[in-house]
Amino acid sequence: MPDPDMLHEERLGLIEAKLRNEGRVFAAHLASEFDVSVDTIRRDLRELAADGRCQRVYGGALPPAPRTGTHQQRRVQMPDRKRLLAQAAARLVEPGSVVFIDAGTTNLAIVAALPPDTPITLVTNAPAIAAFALDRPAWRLIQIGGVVDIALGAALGAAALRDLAAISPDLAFIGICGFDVSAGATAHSLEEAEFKRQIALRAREVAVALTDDKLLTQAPFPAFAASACAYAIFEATVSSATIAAIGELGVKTIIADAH
Amino acid sequence: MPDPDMLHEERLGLIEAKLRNEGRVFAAHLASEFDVSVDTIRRDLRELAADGRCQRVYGGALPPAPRTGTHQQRRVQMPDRKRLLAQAAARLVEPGSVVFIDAGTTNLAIVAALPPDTPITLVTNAPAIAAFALDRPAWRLIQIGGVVDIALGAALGAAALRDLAAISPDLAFIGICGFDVSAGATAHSLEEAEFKRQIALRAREVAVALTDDKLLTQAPFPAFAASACAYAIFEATVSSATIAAIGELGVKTIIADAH
DNA sequence: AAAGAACGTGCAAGATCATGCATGACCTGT
DNA sequence: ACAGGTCATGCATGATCTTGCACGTTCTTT
Repeated sequence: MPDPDMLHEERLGLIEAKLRNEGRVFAAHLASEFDVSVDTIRRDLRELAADGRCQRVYGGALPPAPRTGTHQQRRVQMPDRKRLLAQAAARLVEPGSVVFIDAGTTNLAIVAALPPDTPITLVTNAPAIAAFALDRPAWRLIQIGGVVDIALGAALGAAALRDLAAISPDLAFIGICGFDVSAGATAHSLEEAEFKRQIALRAREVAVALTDDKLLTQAPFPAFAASACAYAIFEATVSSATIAAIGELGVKTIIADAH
Repeated sequence: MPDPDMLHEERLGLIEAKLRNEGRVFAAHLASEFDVSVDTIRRDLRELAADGRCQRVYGGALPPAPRTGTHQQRRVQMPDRKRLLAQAAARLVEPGSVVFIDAGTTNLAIVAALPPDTPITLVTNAPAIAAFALDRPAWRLIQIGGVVDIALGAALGAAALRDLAAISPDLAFIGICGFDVSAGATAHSLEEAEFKRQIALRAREVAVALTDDKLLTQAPFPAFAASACAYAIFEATVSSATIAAIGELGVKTIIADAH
């Protein structure tokens, strides 16, 4: 459908939005969609790139290159398998629900995979997750305050627990350091374990996310019983023995590559 | 339908409403709709843009850009002048002190200019600022929780005020929407003003940061008396009249380019 | 290595813009 | 009532912007 009436800046904004939603744009496709010449689209993309609003490539454009800081770096160059896993995990989230998301690279991939325009209420104690949500005007964002463990990238401690007490999420993605067949999900520190235990108690459903296949971990602090979680998300390939063991713990769904 | 009798302000309001409803307006369409010349419409749009009620673009206007989107800070390169200004502001921070930093592009530049290896305790209600601090292992980070205003990029409201009550910073960098010679520093919303007022009360010293030279602003909610702040930081060039006026308010130090 | 697609640049036409000036309506103080 | 000032508006003018087309260059693919 041709659009003879469109403001220049408006088109720039639409291109940027399309770029955000689809992850890439083609110059030729944009030209036919907006009913302008390819030259105009090229100029638009050049202008956006000059403002840092996109990254110009041969044939079209990509989302803006990540800032040099370490914490937002993994957005563009995410392995396909990890992205697919995150998309599967993101499908657990229903529109309009209240979702808690913990710190961690797996959780960051999950929040990146959530549909940007469907309204949800995101609750998090991780600044990196919260900063990510700032690009999503359709979401509500509730931040858990407190002293932030820099290494962990998450607020913990008494203040965080107090903030948490006001929240009852529909679904909580909790990053864990490992599974222990007897103790359940485990963490590396007492404060971390206590926080995860509280959020698991308050959430209607719990999904745990691990980077590796660590069923028999040595992390010393049990956070909550493994049977409390409905979903387990493994970033790495897991053995069928692990899947069987987790299944016996009462976990409903396991999202992972099995081999 | 020709409208021979229409007040100027009335037309402005109608244009603004149409802009809200349709997301864009064309100068030519407005001219025929209100039966005035395109020049008049252009003047109207210019006036609206000057008040921040719309964003003027070639051919018409768009809704006002989200206020000081901190997260839209995708511009990789920071203007030299802005960087120098931020460095000057960062020198206000003493090693080991507790520093509150508000949301805003100016504040983001300031936190980026802080020496990465000198230990400080950073307190913030802005996820973008907090995410930045994650790259600084030498710092302590305390996050203020609460419901985050996405457009503003900062946690506000009751929960944020409660978290704030536990903190007494040595120095607070507070982003403000404008100065008013009688009311002091001002903000765009009541919640925003209340938060800034509280942090200004609790801090030993206050530094306010503005993007523009807006001494006589129309932002309706006074946050705190201008004399309460020891430092004023202007991202843009300010007139010597502004500097003189602020000096009379009792502000100790003014960091800006004067002309 | 060659073909084709994509790219950047220069150029011209048309639209849009800022500015200055003139006109008429309205307000204000004598 | 009258004179002077203020304001919104319309028109003219020259500058600026956007867009499509042409041409030569660069990149990708076969």
